[in-house]
Amino acid sequence: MSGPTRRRDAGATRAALLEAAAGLFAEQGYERTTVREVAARAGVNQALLFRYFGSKEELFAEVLAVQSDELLAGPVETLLERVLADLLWDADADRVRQSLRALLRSVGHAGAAELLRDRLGTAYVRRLATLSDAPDAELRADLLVAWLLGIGLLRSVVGKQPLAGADPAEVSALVLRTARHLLEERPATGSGD
Amino acid sequence: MSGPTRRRDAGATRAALLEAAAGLFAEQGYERTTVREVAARAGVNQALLFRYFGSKEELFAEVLAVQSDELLAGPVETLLERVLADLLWDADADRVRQSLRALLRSVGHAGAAELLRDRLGTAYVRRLATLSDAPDAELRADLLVAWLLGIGLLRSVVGKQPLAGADPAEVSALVLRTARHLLEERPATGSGD
DNA sequence: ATTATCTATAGATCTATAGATAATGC
DNA sequence: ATTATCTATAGATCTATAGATAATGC
Repeated sequence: MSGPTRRRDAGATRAALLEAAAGLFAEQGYERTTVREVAARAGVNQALLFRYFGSKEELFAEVLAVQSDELLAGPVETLLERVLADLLWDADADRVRQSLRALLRSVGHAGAAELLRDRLGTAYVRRLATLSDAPDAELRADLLVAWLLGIGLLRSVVGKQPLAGADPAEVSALVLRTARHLLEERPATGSGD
Repeated sequence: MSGPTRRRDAGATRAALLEAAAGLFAEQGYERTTVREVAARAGVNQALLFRYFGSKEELFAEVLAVQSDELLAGPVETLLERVLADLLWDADADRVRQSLRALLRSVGHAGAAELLRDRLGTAYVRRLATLSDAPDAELRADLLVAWLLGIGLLRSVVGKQPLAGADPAEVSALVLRTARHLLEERPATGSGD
């Protein structure tokens, strides 16, 4: 529909492959997606995928590299709210959301787990931990990230009802109230400095 | 080590395949595990896998079918505590825990998602929802199951620190306090019948 | 001339099956 | 005789590459 005679354009071809890959990885995960499928959806020859990305694994890494730096850049007080919005208002063609879903869907794969462990997860946890005064603030932030991960999986990948069909605003409010409690609550015995 | 000359025993062969499969699916997920690997670990010929299970997919389904009915059978008041214990005290050779990790690791795969959506998840949510008086009790229970799912993933599959190395008792206590709040808390405006 | 694109295929899988072999139970 | 086990292989993938072709820029 876009253009019957595509001009020769390395940049455009690369971008088309990246977009097709983001969509397919989000829909099927890393393992089930084949390089031929990606090339077919991008409308380019399959050999070009290797020319521009080297391997399927590197293509995957590049898809996931679309990090949501925008979200992290905003004020930390509303970070959780913004992440939840991204998670609950369902994924359209938006690249950031697609890469998030690709991450969720492929979380069993080594590359996705590594990203979550060493980069993305850590970045969010650092920020979220500043919202808590507890000595185990980082642990609480980890638990919060785990919750976001689980919500995204159960809602978008698994499709569990009633969560999958629930009103995003309602879910968001409920999670935010509980999250505040998780971050701020202190156990009964208040000893020590 | 167990026996150099294995007797011909269909039941034992089936069981060996099932156990090997549970271990490998837990370690690598569904897609990355090959039927030859399973047969090799079980110490049996690869053709027998198909004789006794029909296909790799059916073998996977049977591994996941090891449901933790024991957990569900106990009192609902301590259900969450028991699930957390299973999740946090790390998985040994225990079959139930292995099947849980296989489920987590393969959650992107259709079979695992279906089980979680239609059977396992639903069973736990029904029970957990009885702990809440809120009109959206099932939604809250879904959110709780999402949290457990996320904790298991981030801890056991992703290996995120500090969560992965945290004291299970401490994590369990923190999650339980927050979960109680999630289930029992009501929004400020208390209108309606 | 440069380089984006395509053809053809290597080489390594992987699931699954048909049919042969051999250990058991009667 | 029955059936658990094994051999051999079909048939269908899948990732990746070498080298040919053809569209662009100078």
